[in-house]
Amino acid sequence: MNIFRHFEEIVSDALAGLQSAGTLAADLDLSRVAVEPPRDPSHGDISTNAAMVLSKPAGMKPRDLADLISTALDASGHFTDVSVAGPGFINMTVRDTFWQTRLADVLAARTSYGVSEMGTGQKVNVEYVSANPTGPMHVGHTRGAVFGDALANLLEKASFDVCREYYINDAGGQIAVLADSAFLRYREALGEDIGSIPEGLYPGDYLVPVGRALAADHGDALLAMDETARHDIVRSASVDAMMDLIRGDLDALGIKHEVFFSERALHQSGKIETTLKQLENKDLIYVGVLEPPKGKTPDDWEATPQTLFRSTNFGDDVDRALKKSDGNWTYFAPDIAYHLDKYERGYTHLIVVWGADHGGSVKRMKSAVAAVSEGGADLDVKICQLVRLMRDGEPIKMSKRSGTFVTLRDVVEEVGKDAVRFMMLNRKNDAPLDFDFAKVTEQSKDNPVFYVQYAHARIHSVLRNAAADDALKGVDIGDTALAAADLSCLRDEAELGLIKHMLQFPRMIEAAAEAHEPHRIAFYLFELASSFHALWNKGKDNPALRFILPDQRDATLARLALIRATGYVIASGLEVLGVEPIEEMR
RNA sequence: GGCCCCGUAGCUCAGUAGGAUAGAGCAUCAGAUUCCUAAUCUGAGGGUCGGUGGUUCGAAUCCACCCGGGGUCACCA
Repeated sequence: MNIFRHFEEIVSDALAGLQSAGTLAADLDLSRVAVEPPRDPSHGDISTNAAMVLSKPAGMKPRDLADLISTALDASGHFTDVSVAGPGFINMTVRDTFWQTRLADVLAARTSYGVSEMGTGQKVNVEYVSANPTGPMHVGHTRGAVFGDALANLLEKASFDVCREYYINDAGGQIAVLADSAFLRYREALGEDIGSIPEGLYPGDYLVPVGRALAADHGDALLAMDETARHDIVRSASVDAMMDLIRGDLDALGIKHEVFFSERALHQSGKIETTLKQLENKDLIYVGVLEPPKGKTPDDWEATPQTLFRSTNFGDDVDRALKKSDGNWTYFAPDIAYHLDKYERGYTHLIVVWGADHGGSVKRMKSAVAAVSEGGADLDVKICQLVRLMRDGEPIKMSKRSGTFVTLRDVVEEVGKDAVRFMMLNRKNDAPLDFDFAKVTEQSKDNPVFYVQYAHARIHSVLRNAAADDALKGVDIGDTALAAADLSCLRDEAELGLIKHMLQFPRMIEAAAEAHEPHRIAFYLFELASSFHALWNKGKDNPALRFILPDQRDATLARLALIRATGYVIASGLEVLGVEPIEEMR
């Protein structure tokens, strides 16, 4: 599917020929040989750095080696031109027919164009969102949610076996606060005047229905109940209710996790103890006293002995505490057990998506995964930087107190799922992002969401017009018929350029999946849309380049094939981003 | 003070398993509409890739040290 693989084979065949002829050593390391499209299209269609990379081990000057390789490539008969340029690049040109007929591949694959075998079904676990279930999701969670989901889509397109996972932090102190807050709402539901919500509890209205439901289910029975038993009931009901809220929020963004993993269940299973026992057996746990942080010592610092994990053995800066001073586990201890559990479920590639404020935990988590899997699993922590909400260029100030708090739902309802998703992916994950409500809904080139969707809609507009055109009455313009059209009609530079551009898509998928960087797809789609819009306008200047030519059926069918294929590539890319490819904009 | 991220055109940003003359959008200037959606397109100007060294055929990309911005720093998840 990735046509550059095809050319890689041709190049490696040529190199193998030189090896068997004795010109090149048989044990040459070919891993650095790249076969890529050159940056400048005037250099040709394909380029390789083989001569420069191999010149030293071959003991030859790059240009001399390039001449040899280039002769072999020329003899392969695949190219209309092979030339050596610059310091030793070998540039190859393929005949137009090659490119034209590749359109049939796209038309056959449709929106599955770009699917790569790269992942070979390897299991990848992507953990994202994992927001504490203490309320609805706020806008700060949005970027990580969209990023993780798009990354999962991307890896699926690259043939990884992906699990989307959510870690429910339902065991910590914040959950106790949630339960207390819900209990207050329960008393309120029973008719008690609870006054204003005390400091330290969650004041949000979203707990009112939780209180009512508890009252409906239990009457006033909870009031007389033993505190531990009551707390269990209230906590469990509250967490369930909050997770329902969160699932609803995620659903509005088009996100569905396959696994929701409960931290509380982890505590109850005894898995934490067994995991740490394993580490203890490897002498990776000890009781010791940490040095206070250099430069800035907290006021309440005490040099007390703690149960520590030897994360410094795995590259961390200091060893990390596993138990709090009250004897409970720190968040880190269950997290270690959780990651072991992922590994034991067969996931050797682990990805977690965190907010920027958790950047300090990356090394310890990687250390833990290395220790617990004995190097069998790799962990990639993707850090999403903050999003600055803007309105007409002015930052929106948020605070929970003043009620100017923006939820994820607010954003989705104002600008729509597609716009939110695309904009969140239109920046590298580790760079801060401005999100301007005005810009995101604007219908102009300023707004990449619109620009890409508009290209797709234009394509469908042409297809609708073609279907309704008298000159094409009774003519089959289905995908199979278009694939069989005389594609050699596509001779204009802009047409060939568009074809070559869309054929890069499988390469983009592989590169983006390899790097765990879905934003590359967003940028690619913007550029592909740009190629299409340019061709469209060329037809305005030169009517001979219009897509529908009533008196030239062959050329029309070829051009419909071209734009139909473009539409599939755009749709395939949008599928990765989780954005709808709309067919009409009015 | 330690660690992590960032620093590329006036602005917002792409571009890293090292590749040829560093790219887009916005903004500025000059153009294109009897025609499939001008919601678009074409062209121009604009750069010591934060700095200095190093590695090599070749560095925005890798290494070291600085400068500037942000995040984080036992027991909060």
